[in-house]
Amino acid sequence: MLAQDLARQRLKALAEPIRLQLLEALGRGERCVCELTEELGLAQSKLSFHLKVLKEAGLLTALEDGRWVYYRLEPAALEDLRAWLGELASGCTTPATPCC
Amino acid sequence: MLAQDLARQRLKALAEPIRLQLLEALGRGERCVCELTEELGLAQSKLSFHLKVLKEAGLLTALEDGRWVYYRLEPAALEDLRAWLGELASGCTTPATPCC
DNA sequence: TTGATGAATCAATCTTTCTTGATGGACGCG
DNA sequence: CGCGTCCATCAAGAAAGATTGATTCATCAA
Repeated sequence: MLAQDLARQRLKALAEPIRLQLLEALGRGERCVCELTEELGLAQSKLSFHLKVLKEAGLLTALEDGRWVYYRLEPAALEDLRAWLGELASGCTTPATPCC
Repeated sequence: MLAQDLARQRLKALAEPIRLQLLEALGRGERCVCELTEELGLAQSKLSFHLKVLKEAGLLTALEDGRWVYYRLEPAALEDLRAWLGELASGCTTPATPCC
């Protein structure tokens, strides 16, 4: 099972509009940074920052090809997160309990 | 389908150690705030803050009973989020593409 | 070798989120 | 009533995260 810290890191990485856009763009196929800056209209430095966050969360991998760096999605990471959420939910039986 | 903003709000709400602990505690059953402060050893004000975040994300609901307020989990909210993640992942076909 | 381009990193700043302690409202008990 | 308890909210400060512009490094082309 996904460690809780890693799951949290992924949740946090996803909880950001720009990074979600990035995932969606990369979901349509691998891309290099220069394409992404155009596609999303972002400053290169800002983009690099968010790509790093996603990469460190394991949601993306980078492929260097000469001068270019291609980023691609790691769909398994999303699936792991989904599975982890499922575990979390299944622990939630919510029986009524007395109090105080 | 879950709106993206709401999904993001839930992701952000979950991406926090204390709030995750809260979910787990409430997964073991409905509880009032005073129980939670004891169970997690948190200041009441801090707890209130995080409960509010979770409630606003739709992950919890509050039931007031006289002087006490009981919080309970909304398992459907977790399920919705899981489904949303599934959609996100399914959009990710990741074909190779030429570049630049 | 020189110059240009793609990308990462850094420092400074700004913004958002968390924490803490104090205050205030609602409820119920004596 | 008047007081104590449960909880939410608020204001101020701390911490974490995001943005910006500048710099650096590597690569490729001329």
